Amino acid sequence: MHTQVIDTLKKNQLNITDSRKTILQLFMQSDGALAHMDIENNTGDEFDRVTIYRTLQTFVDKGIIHTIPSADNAIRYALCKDACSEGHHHDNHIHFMCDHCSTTYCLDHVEVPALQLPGGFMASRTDMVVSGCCNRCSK
Amino acid sequence: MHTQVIDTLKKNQLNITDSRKTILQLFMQSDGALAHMDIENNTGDEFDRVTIYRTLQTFVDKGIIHTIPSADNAIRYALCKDACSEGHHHDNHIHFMCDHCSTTYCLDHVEVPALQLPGGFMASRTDMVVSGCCNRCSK
DNA sequence: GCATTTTTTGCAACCATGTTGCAATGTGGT
DNA sequence: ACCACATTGCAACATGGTTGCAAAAAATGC
Repeated sequence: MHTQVIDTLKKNQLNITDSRKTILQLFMQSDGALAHMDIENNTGDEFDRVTIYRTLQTFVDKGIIHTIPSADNAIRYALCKDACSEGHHHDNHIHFMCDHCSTTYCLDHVEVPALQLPGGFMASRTDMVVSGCCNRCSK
Repeated sequence: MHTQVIDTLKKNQLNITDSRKTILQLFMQSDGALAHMDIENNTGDEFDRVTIYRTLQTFVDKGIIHTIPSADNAIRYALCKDACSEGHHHDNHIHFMCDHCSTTYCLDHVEVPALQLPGGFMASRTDMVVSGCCNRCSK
């Protein structure tokens, strides 16, 4: 598991630093998406707030994680699939945010349906966020 | 046009105040969605920042406007269709945000496709935001 | 029209999220 | 071990949004 973290960083030509190792590991251990706060809570005061923001931004730039918009005004991040690379995301799956436990899931197997947009509109990115009750909370 | 503002406020059992009249009129004149900033810019310092936030919240609660999530960390608002009422939104249309001019459109005629969610997941709300180049900017 | 009750506003203060500049420190390559 | 460069931490700032409370403005009753 630990080697996978190093591998991913090297594959993306990133220097190996404590914060990148720790934060990337957090993503690999988590099944859902993480907001900045989740990371800060999980690392204590090991890293500065700013370092976390910059590390997340670096990962997004490299295509390691992608952002998930939300109505509650806090950007969440989740690991990209292998198909993503620098400057080119392929995260056309939908996201699910649970109203009860606030966990955000990437529903990798639910494809975003194709849309017929009005004339003149050209889509470059589609975000689909479904909220409701997740499979753990509905039991 | 002005009577329509008053009508809408009365229909929702809201007192008629300057801020509500002015802000609601702004929405009716605008074709796209408005963020808090847009409203503040359009009203100068006629109203306090807090008043605008509270007026927007009131309108959302009454089902007059609905929120649009976005990745840039600023909630946008747009007029609801007639079908919306207090505590019960029917805004299952798609939103389009232009990368160039930042205008946010409600594409009322593009329905959100039905989804097949994994077992145990129950959707209560679906937000679909497409970004790209709008029909004005693509000319 | 005036007094009373209820709503709404404005102000100040606060919190959360995110960014920028710069000096100090750590990392990779030789 | 050294050097060049990348990264971190700190302070400060910017924006988006909320809360408590007193003052002002509506609606209500008379």
